[in-house]
Amino acid sequence: MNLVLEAQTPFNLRTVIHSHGWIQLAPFDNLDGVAGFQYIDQLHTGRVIEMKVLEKSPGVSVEVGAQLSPDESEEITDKVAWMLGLDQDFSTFYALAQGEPKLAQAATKAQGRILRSATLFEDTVKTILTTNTAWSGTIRMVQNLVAQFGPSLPGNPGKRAFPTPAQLAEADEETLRNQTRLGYRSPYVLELAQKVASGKLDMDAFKNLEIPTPELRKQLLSIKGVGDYAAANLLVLLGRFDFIPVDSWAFKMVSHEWYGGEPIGRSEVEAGFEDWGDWKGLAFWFWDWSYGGDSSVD
DNA sequence: GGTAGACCTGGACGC
DNA sequence: GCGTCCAGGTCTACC
Repeated sequence: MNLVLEAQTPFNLRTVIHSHGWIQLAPFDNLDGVAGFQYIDQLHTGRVIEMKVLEKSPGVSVEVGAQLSPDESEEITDKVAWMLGLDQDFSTFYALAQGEPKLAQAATKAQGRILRSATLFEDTVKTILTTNTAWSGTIRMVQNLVAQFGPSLPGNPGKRAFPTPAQLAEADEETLRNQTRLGYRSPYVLELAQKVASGKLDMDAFKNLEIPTPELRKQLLSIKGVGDYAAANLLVLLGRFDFIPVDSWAFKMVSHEWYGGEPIGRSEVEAGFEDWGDWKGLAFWFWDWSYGGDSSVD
C-alpha cells in the first residue's frame, strides 16, 4: 500500500533525515543512495509494519508492504506527518536567518524540521539514552532495547519496532541494567515506561499543550533522567525553540566560534544566541559552525 | 540556589 | 591482556 503526504514548502527529506543523529537509532534505517528511510512501527492494533518513506515533491510517499485498514492508514499518515514535521512553517525563522551569514542557507536547504520518532515516549527514552555517554553508547543502548523488547515484524524476527511503554514496563531493572546495558539509566527508563503505560503520564498530550514553554519545560524536567539538556532537546523536538540543548558539544562549538577555544560555561552559550528569542534553539541547531563543520549526520 | 560527588559504560592509553 | 583514566548529563545530599 502506498500513501502520499504533502508538506509545507520548502521541504527536503534529506535535510530532515540528516537534521541530527536520530536516523542512526533503531528502528530507523537509512536507505542507501536515495533520500529516504525505513522505519518499523507497531500500530495501535498491535500489528507491526515496515514503512519505507521516500521524497515525493512536495512531500513524501510512504510504502507499506501490506494492505491497511482505513484506521491504520490514518494512523500511519498522522505518525509520518509528525515524524517529519510536514505541517511546520519556518517562514519567520527564514526571514530572520536571511540576515545572518551563518544561517543564510536555512531556507535554501529547507532547514528547520528535526527528525522525530513516532511517539514522544520513544524520543524521550532515546534522549535519556544520549545523556552521559558517547554517541556510540546511545546507538548500542537503543539497539539493545529494540532487540530485546521490541515486537518483531511478522516473519522477520530480525526487524523490530521500538517497544511500547507497556512492553517496557514489564521489564525488570536488573535486566535493563545488565543485559540491555543501560547502566544507571535503567530505573529512569523503567519509571517512565510504567508511568506512561499506567496512564499517569500522557506524553503525546505534550505535542498539543497550549502552555508557555517554561511551563512545558517544568513538566519535562519532572521526568526522572530528564535534566536541562534533555528537556531542551525534547522541547526542540516538540517544535519549541526558546531553549538551547547545552551539552559538551555545544561548549566546544561555541568556545571555538567566539572564545578562541577557551573553556566557557552555559551563560556564554546562551549569550551567543540571545538575540534569536523564540528561535534560539533552531539558530543554534543549524548554525554553520567554524569548528568541525556542521552538526548534520551523513 | 549553588555545588560536590556518585552514577555506569566503553574507548583510549600505558604497561 | 590487564589496569587505569576519562568523557558524557543527571540526581541527591548538603551548605
